[in-house]
Amino acid sequence: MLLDSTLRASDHRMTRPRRVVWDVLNSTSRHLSAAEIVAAVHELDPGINTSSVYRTLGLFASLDLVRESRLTDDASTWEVAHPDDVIHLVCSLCGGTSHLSTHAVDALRSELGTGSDFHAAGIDVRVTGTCASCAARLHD
Amino acid sequence: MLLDSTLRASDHRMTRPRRVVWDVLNSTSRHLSAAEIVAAVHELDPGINTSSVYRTLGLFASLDLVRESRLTDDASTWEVAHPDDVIHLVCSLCGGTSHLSTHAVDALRSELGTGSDFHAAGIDVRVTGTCASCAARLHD
DNA sequence: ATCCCTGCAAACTATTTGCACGGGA
DNA sequence: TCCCGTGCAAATAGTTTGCAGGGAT
Repeated sequence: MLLDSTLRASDHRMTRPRRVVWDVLNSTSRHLSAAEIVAAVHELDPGINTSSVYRTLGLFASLDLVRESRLTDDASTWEVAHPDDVIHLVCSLCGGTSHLSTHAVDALRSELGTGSDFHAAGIDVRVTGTCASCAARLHD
Repeated sequence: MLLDSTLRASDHRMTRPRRVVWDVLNSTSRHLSAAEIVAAVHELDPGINTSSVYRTLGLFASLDLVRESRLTDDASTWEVAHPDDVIHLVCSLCGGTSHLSTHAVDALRSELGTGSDFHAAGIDVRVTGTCASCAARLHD
């Protein structure tokens, strides 16, 4: 629905690749790599081409439907756009990513607002470290 | 000097590529892409190979001498490691990057410390937006 | 009927790796 | 002397692009 209306509003057509990629992205709250998205897309429709997935992700990003992150040294990951500022917690052991909202981001935003040197649009916080389950595993 | 002692301490040899890459990185406070580093290195010594530059950057990063950032959609950028947490301000118009330290990062760090779900090691903040000079140019 | 979007394949860019030689300790 | 680090060239991974036909509006 959101997809349909957003596409219409921006003079884009609703097509099968776009529908399927959208469904895949909305089927999880995880960050997905392009390769994972392609795999999941192929499970639903093996006929959809990899380059269409990339083009679709690019389009969705330009429409602010999804958000691209380069959290690790590897490939980009994608997730359905989250309206609020969000902190990414990236575990260096398992590679898992989770979200966190704190008012530290709001605090930062207002600190930035006081200076006139830079107009902030988006704030992206990545915290690297170890998640609880990996930490627990280390203690065994 | 820092380079020399750090290499020694970690059982690595001081070589020409390492010296030259180090000099290049220390000749600026900007973020440099691998390509820029290679170009600057070649100006000092055209015989140094690109792969040696990559290997050197990887080594320096593992020794915490330099810091790799993936601030844009393009290639990684590198800078001499900064001891404190730092916020990157990335202008989406000119691509320029500047630094900023605020206590918002400290605030975030303590907020994270209160929860036990995640142990934070590094905090990386990227703010996208428009820098003062690009904003000024837009008003002409 | 129009022309946007797609599948396909090839191109491209940034980065990594295998190997044999040479220089630093 | 020993073997780590290098230059070289080829390989790799992720992503992008040109093109001609098919489908959405």
